[in-house]
Amino acid sequence: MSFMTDLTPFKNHILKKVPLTEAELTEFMSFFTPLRIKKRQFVVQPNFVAKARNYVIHGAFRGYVVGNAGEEHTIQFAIDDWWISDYNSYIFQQPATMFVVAVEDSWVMQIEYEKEAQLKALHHKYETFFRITAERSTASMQRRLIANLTKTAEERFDEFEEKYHLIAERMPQYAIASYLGMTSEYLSKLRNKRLSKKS
Amino acid sequence: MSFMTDLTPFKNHILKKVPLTEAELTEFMSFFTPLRIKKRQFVVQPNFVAKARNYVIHGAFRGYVVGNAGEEHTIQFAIDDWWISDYNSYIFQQPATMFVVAVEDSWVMQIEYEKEAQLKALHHKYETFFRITAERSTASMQRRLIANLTKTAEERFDEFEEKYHLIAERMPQYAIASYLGMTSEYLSKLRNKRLSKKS
DNA sequence: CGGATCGTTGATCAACTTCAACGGTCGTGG
DNA sequence: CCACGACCGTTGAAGTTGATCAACGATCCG
Repeated sequence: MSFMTDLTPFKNHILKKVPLTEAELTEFMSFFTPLRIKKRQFVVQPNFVAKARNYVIHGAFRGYVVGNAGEEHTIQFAIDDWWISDYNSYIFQQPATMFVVAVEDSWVMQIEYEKEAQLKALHHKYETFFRITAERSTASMQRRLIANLTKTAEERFDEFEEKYHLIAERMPQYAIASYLGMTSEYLSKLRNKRLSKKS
Repeated sequence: MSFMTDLTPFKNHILKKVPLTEAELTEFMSFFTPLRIKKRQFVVQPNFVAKARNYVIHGAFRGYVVGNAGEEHTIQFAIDDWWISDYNSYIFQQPATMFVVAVEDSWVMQIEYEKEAQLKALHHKYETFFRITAERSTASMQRRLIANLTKTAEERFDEFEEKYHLIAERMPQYAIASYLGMTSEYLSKLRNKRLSKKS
């Protein structure tokens, strides 16, 4: 059983961002709840406030919004060692617009908004951890925004396969297509074109 | 002269996020340099590290990247009371991909990376300020990403005019078009269609 | 006054979508 | 354990959104 919730990756994830003593690390982690999420289970749903932020120990998640015509648009993926939630909902504690669903049976470390607030207040270094987390997520969103604005569907697809093949392998194609802002039919055609080129 | 660098909006901006005493506020602000930036002057350029983050006292800025074919893609706007920089460059202190240019003669409060690091270390509350800033900018990027993925060019245009008409009034149309991910010709046609509809 | 810059307009074009149909696979209930 | 249905990826034909190209007029600024 213990191998399913091996917390060393989580510890390393924290220590990479901010140097904590053993005691501090223990205290920090005590604010999180390890949680098993089964495939197809939702951790965030539209119109409900995202009460928690989730660090994926292992497993896979997908965050998406549903458009007027019922189409899904993937906003975030998360696999082992990534965070996921509806940040706009979580940060402002307002109703979510996103679904976040487990794509595989997963384990997460979950922290609730109130707990996180306490944690941030408790120690300057704990606050620093969340500051760094937020800064990096701003930077990565900026990179994605730039990619979406400057590249064609085909270029985005190539870039994604190259950078995130670990994710590509674990997610359905329609999810990747909607993440890249195209239909799954078109992605399928691109992929096919690619295969024939790769002599 | 003093009216040109009236700092009360900046003070309020800080106090809205984190409660500081008069003395703390003074200390906090002492890490910033008020700077006059003339129209068409650049504060960030590709291949140079974005050394600073800029709070706009008054004026207007535009951040954009240049694509392979020479097209400009606007990533950020900033007018009075907004922050601007190339965050991916600034946060990681790596070469920028963006230009950030003054669209009007402007005044900014500028803080350099090293100074900001000192400030964050100096006091828990100062760190909190930057944490909140980063969190909100993550949330707003998420909202923009969702808008780009879920809405048509026309819907994005409508939404922009409604939410950011203050910006729309001060920026050239081609900048807005590229922010919304369309050509300026197409934006012009949308705008025209709109005028004839508004019986 | 003259040149550069910006927005506009129309004609043509390409990227990507939509719709429809099909085959494979997976998981679930009988 | 089999059979059925749901879901997923694929393929092709036709349709649309938005891009490209080119030309023009207005405005601003030096």
